[in-house]
Amino acid sequence: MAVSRAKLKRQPVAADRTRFRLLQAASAVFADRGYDRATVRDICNRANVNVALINYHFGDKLELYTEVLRGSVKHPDSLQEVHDLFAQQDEPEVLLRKFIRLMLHRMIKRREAPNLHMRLMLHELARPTPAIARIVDESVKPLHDQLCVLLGRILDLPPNDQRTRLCAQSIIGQTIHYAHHMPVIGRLWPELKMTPEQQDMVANHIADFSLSYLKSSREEHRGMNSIRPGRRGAK
Amino acid sequence: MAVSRAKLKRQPVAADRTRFRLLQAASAVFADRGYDRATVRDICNRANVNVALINYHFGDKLELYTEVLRGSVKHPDSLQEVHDLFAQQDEPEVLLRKFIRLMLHRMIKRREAPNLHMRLMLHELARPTPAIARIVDESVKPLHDQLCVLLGRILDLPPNDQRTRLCAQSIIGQTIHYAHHMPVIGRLWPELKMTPEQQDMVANHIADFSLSYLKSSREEHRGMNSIRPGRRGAK
DNA sequence: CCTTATCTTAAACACGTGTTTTAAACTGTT
DNA sequence: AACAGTTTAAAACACGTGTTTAAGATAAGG
Repeated sequence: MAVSRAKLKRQPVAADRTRFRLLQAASAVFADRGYDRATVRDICNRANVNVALINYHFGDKLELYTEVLRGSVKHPDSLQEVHDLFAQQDEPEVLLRKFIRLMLHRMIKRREAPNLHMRLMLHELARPTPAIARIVDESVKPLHDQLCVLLGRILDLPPNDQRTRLCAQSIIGQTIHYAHHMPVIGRLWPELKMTPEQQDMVANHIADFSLSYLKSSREEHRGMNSIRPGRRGAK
Repeated sequence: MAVSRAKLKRQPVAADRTRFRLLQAASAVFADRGYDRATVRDICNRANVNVALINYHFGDKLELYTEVLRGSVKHPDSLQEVHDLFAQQDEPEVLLRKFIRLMLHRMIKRREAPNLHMRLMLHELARPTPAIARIVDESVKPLHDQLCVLLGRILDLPPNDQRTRLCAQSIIGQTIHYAHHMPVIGRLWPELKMTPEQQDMVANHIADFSLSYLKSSREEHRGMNSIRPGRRGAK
């Protein structure tokens, strides 16, 4: 088998090694600094590799970046946990609270290793590159749609209802706010150091804040629409 | 009178003109592109002025920028309306709704003229420069503090209570989300074109979404604390 | 061993950026 | 009108960026 692989891809034994190291280094640097602030020399130094090799192996910086994203989307590390979460059988309200908590944690702890995909995503949201379409379609949208399904269940509305979508944006907005504007928040509120306990506290607040509307809105809506509300989808 | 002015400031008659034009052009370009993406040549072209004059009149690009901010903070155009709003005597709930509506409108209509200060602020939040401290202390914090006072009145809590602050962040987060991530939101929800009507619709949603928690939290809090709640501060 | 294709290296290139230089033009004063 | 101080203009500079070049190193096949 090793022979047949060697036949299929003749040359790559050594080249694959540097390709791999470049991808690895590039992931780290792009996740850390974002596309525009990352430099090819940064990446090559970290990979212990000559500057010309990015262009030799990938064509140019942007293709290296999209290659990193492609790999990141295929193995979306921390994002996988989020999808796993939705597979659980908890009550929707409990699930939403867990979701908010997990997203907040993953967004805040920037420095740790396994958040590559999340950090790349956050940079894309803040400063979109030509790859924004892929990121949204393949990473953000699935997340968003699952959140809408969940909210639809709580609200007793279709996932694509206007009100459902607005609630999704409210929750996403509150959460992402802490990821993008922590320097400013910290200046407005110096006591907030975002220790793990404070992260939980914030996550619980966002959940409480949001569930208040979600629950009352459902009751109001059910009361108006029919006398025996029943479950949506049980036709 | 023209003579006395000429005596007080001897030389500046011509120089002031280009200084002024530079500040004006720089305001527009910085507001449009943010500090790092704005180029001195962009600014000078727009001012019809030689590239060297920025360094002659202001020292360097950063000092020109802080000068723009200084002027922007002194005459914070659109931000003034927000402060005026707080001076009104409406019920807190009504005031909050108006506040959210106004902030959202000012943040969204980026292209129009009188939003200089707001646009500069938004760029600072997204990509802080060394001037972030000034911006937060002199523009964001006053706004934030007034919002906390307002929320404190609704919640029947002190403005610096943890819960009050969390609510402020929830509202700011929801609102700013539409300013910073409209390209992404538009891709997730293509029907949302942010026409004036849709802006109002979103603003009202954010108000409803937030007031639901604020009101229920107040009642719960009042019920727990004392039998005759009364007004806070009337000791 | 020699040839060939592949990979790597050091250096240079092209370009955009903020900044500085140098001399010319302008302005007000005597 | 002549001078000194100030302002402007054109060009060049310094530097960081992504990219390319041309030659050398490495491995594989005949």
